[in-house]
Amino acid sequence: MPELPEVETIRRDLVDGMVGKRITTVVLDKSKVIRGKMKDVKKSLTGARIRSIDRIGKLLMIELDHGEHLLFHLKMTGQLFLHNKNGGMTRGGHSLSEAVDSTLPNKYTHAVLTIENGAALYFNDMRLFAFLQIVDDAKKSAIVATYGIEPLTKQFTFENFHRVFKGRKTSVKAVLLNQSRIAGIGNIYADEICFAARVRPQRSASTLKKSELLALFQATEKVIAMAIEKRGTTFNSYIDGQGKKGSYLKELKVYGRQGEECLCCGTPLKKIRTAGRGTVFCPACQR
DNA sequence: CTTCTTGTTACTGA
DNA sequence: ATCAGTAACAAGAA
Repeated sequence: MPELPEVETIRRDLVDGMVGKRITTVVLDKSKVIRGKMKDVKKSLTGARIRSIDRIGKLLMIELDHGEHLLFHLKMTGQLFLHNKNGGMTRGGHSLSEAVDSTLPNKYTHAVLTIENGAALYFNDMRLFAFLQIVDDAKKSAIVATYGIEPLTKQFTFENFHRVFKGRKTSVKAVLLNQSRIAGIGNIYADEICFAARVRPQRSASTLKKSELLALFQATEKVIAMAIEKRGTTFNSYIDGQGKKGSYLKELKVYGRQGEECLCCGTPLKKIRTAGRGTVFCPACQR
């Protein structure tokens, strides 16, 4: 499940090989992951030069030199994978055989963009929830405006974090997952952040003391920074822009560990359903 | 076979 | 009007 750290890892991988380059050829399939008319998407992309690659929350935004933007949302199982014409990785010297999926395109490949340096960007998705879309500048700004505070920007202050939780009766977890309040957190990191802050995810946001809110704020920064450093969490299908797994899986303290002992106190971790999602926490450490 | 998995949104009800 | 909870989407794993 690509969340902020995973999409940011991919973004950085793509920046290396794509910014300033021209898209030479575009191959699309007819699946619903390609939003809009295939002809229009092709026309917009073919020959366009990539000006920059940005991200808001889990949305990747590629700015093209004619003013339009190519958006990618990977949802649960989407993958973006850039490899060069020699079949190797874009950097790091890893051979293709070390990649999670070494045969591309495969049956889940829905788009291939060839870049002028010979590299090719593969857009894969097993479940067809992901999408690719071309938007103009106004539409892009409107979409960005729907997102809440972004953890990797200077707007991510304790004051703004506090404002997002203040007076809210819903659960802490629901606030963390709400993209219009805080951008980029998904189910894995929501549980990890709550554990790091020693706060129960099902607590009503309005009952948090200031000290607990501060712990949650600091845990959010810390968990996300460490997850980016480890190039994300590969639990199921996530791979980075080089086709490799992220190593934050080894750092997970609660997600997927229900029934196992808490690494802090040894109490068996509990699993409940909160905000419509599976939620794992330590009943002793988290209050 | 059933159940579970998740990011987002449409829908429902308060 | 606002807010919160939930079903639905898809496809695979267990």
